[in-house]
Amino acid sequence: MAMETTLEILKALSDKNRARVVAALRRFDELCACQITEVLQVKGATVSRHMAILQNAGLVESRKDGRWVYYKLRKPAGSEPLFQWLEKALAGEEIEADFQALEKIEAITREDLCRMQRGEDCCPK
Amino acid sequence: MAMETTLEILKALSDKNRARVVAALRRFDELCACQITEVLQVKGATVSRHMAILQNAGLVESRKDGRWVYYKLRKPAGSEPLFQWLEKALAGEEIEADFQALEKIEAITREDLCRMQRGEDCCPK
DNA sequence: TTGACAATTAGCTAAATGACTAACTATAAA
DNA sequence: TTTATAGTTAGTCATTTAGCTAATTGTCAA
Repeated sequence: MAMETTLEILKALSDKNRARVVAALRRFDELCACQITEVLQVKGATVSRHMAILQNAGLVESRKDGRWVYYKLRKPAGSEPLFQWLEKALAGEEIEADFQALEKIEAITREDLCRMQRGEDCCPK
Repeated sequence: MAMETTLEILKALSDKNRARVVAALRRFDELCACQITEVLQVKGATVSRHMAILQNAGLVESRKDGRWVYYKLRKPAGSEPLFQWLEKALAGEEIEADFQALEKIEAITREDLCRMQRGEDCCPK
């Protein structure tokens, strides 16, 4: 692997929000943009940019399904040791809180989640 | 390990010059500041700042010997997988060139190297 | 004890980065 | 076919970062 590729991977992982996404995708396999927006508590545009950086680094792949986009991990060859270290190294209260938040988020349908995100505080809370 | 610590490690490694230093220290065990200055071809003050960042991340330790400071790797618990991945992932022409440069640098005494660095183009070239 | 000097620290500048809002694209529903 | 909407892209701003030079610190040698 070229040095630049490696540095791109390290840069991609060295942002807190992106690291949280990677940890989340390791646990939850596949998440849509709106779910990630909900965990990170940042604007959709920000999530979009973070996901683009992870994709450019080759760490994530996306799949479009209607209006939704789903993301999952895509481990470059030989990167498993890195991910295993990362998982252990990131483990802690903060990641655990993300996981718990995601449990709740997964219990909601995409439709209701998106409704909530645009401020219609009806349905499930 | 706390998330912040992990992110500090990733940030420390995601700079090209710092990654080169880590690769060099994995191969050459111990290097002094002036030798690192010579490989990276940046000012001593810059090397000093990079080494401080690596030390704060817990990746490097230093030893003072008279006017010289020597650095070596200091692997945090459980980080061996990370270093092994990193070594493979960084391998390539650029790192190889650094290694060759370091072979030559190691063949020179510290005194002559420092003399060269302050512009006295006498002695070995 | 004074001068030389390797390394660090302080202060500066230019470039990179992450967040936001607003504009745009595409898909689905009315 | 018009409207609503999930996600992306463009543009702005504040913060961080890597490099430099200059000043400081600590150690050795005259």
